[in-house]
Amino acid sequence: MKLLFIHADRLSFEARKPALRSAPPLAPEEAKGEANEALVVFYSVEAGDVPDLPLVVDRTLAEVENVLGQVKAERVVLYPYAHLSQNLAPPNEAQKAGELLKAGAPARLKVPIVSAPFGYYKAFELKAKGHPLAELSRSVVGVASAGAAPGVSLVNKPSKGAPGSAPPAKAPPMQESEALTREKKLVSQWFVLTPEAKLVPVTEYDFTKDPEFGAFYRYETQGTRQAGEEPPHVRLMRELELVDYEPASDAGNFRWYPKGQLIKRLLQEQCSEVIRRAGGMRVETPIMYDYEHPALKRYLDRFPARQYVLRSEDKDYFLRFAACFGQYMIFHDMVMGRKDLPARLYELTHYSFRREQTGELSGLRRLRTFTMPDMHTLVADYAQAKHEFLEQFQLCQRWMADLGVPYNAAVRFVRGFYDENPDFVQALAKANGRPMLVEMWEDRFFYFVTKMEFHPLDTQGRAAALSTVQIDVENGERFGIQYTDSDGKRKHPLILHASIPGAIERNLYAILENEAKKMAKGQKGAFPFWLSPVQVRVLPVSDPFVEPCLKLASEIESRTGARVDVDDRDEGIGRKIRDAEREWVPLILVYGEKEAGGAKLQVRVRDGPALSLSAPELFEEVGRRQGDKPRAPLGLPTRLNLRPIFRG
RNA sequence: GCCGCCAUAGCUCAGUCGGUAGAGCGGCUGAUUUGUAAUCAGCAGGUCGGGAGUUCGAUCCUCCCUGGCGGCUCCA
Repeated sequence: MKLLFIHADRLSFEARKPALRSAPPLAPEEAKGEANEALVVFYSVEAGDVPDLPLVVDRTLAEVENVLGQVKAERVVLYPYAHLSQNLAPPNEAQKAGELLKAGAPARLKVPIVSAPFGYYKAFELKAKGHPLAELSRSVVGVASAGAAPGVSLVNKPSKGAPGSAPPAKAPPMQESEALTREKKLVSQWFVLTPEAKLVPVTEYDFTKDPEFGAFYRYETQGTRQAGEEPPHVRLMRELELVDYEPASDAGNFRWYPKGQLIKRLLQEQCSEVIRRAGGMRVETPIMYDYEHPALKRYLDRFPARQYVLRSEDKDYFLRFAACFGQYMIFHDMVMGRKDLPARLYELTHYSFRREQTGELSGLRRLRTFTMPDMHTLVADYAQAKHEFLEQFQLCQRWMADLGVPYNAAVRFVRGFYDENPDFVQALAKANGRPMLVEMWEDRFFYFVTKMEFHPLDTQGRAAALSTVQIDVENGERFGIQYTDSDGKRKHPLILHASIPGAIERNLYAILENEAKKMAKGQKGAFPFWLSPVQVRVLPVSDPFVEPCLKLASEIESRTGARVDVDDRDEGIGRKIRDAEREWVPLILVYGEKEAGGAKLQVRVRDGPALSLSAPELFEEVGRRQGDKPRAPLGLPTRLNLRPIFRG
């Protein structure tokens, strides 16, 4: 059986005249038909199907069911279409198959079924949707003709450009990998893993105890139902002069103003420091790679991402979507023994590139160009992999705490790995300390056997992965990475993939969305102190105090390393306070005659009551808030009066 | 990538039933020297996102493009 699926906005057909002498006569209502929001299934019954007709029909319905589950069409049209095969079954057999399909479809598919008549020349009009699943073809065979691998096989990738739709896109080569299509067929089961390592099917879990967790589960499995608005972080990122769109670039490529760039840099430095302390060896690898490199070609087929393509002379390169490949190439050439493992390579990839579909891009949540701290850890065996995984899991937990953003944890398992490693599952459940969403795959479709993610929920109940750690069982061998074990034999290591923070830009998205949630509840938005672009602002009450304020600012700066500025504009104090609050400055000092005369400093504290502090007490307070986090200068004029505005 | 909506001053937006435009904020100048969320006045800012079409005439109507948002799809 050959199948062609079209997810259609609209289909109408009309039988014109019989194509076969055996064609059954048609009632007028059978001759014409139309359907909106339909999954149109064109089918050709083939000679090889005849011995196993019921089985082939059953498998066909399974395929239709599978595709229907993914595209969520409202009805199915069964459309006999002989032109899909060179090797057709005899018409009477094909007709029989059609009857069987029609008979079995309603119960199996649970949506209205429309059937086009068999054995007639038909005129039809079709408007196909353009999403990647809208057009698929499949081939289904029975036992007799299947040989060693019976069942369903995927024949080709979704095609671009359909009858009646726009002309084919200028698709760069390999835009859609085999892994992408593969992923679309993936079926999984969902559970909750309790801190006591009990695995509860989601259908039996009481999500009412934890609404955030329930919202996360619903989002992961069903997507959001809420009427969406522009995500609030977009307004905030612009109002706070952090990040903005850049219309002169491609979609999903942003400009970063000084304050935003500072936050980004601090996140990067903190991440790199965390990883350095954890033993990561920092490297740098190229951002573009040769499509034709043999190792790479195979790898691309396993990685579900769309790439930017760069044409140079007569060669095509793609821009990296992660640091994996570059680090594998380094690992490949390294000389390692058992004692050298775990071996960790780390790169802060600014940038990684993924040509996400335009409709998927949304503010800082999903970009086409992003900064991804990427660490790969070679380990000798599963014992080491599990130990290292748990260590990195804890690094992720600490990262999220530093960010101050709540999250939900998800972990994905291949069934075999889950069953064979109860110790690991238990340790992970305990380390997480809260219920954790589990996706269980019966078979391994990807390169990893397990993978964890931390997902903050945004204002609209959408989840986005930040931290992630994975155990890769495939690429050590694929890339010929080897170490010499203590028995003198050369072996392929397992590889852990980790991004402790996830994409840096997405961290800012998570912070801003979380603050927007707070603001909606009437609380003040704020950055963690270490990420505040301006940490302390000094407000002179009037002109004569500008000089002493500048002096105080530079003293705070030299004593604490904090970023301090002075609002020396010709404005009233009320206005200066208002502006400082609107910029989320955590500590605001008003400085006038009293302070100049030696009185204690009046400190307006964003997240608490005002303080009255001496200068040394202030230094201590600032130092306490800063902790051991990275410091960096603001990189803007200290005096607000001399500071340009990047966005009105 | 598909469907829908949107694009007017640096920003947020109003407006023109088709006759080339306004406000607030911000900026500049001047006055003001201020004690915990907006000091006052004056001035300067616009090919009404880009291209094509219809029209005597298009910011307004139509089509295409670009960018944004929402939904779908997607999301190691």
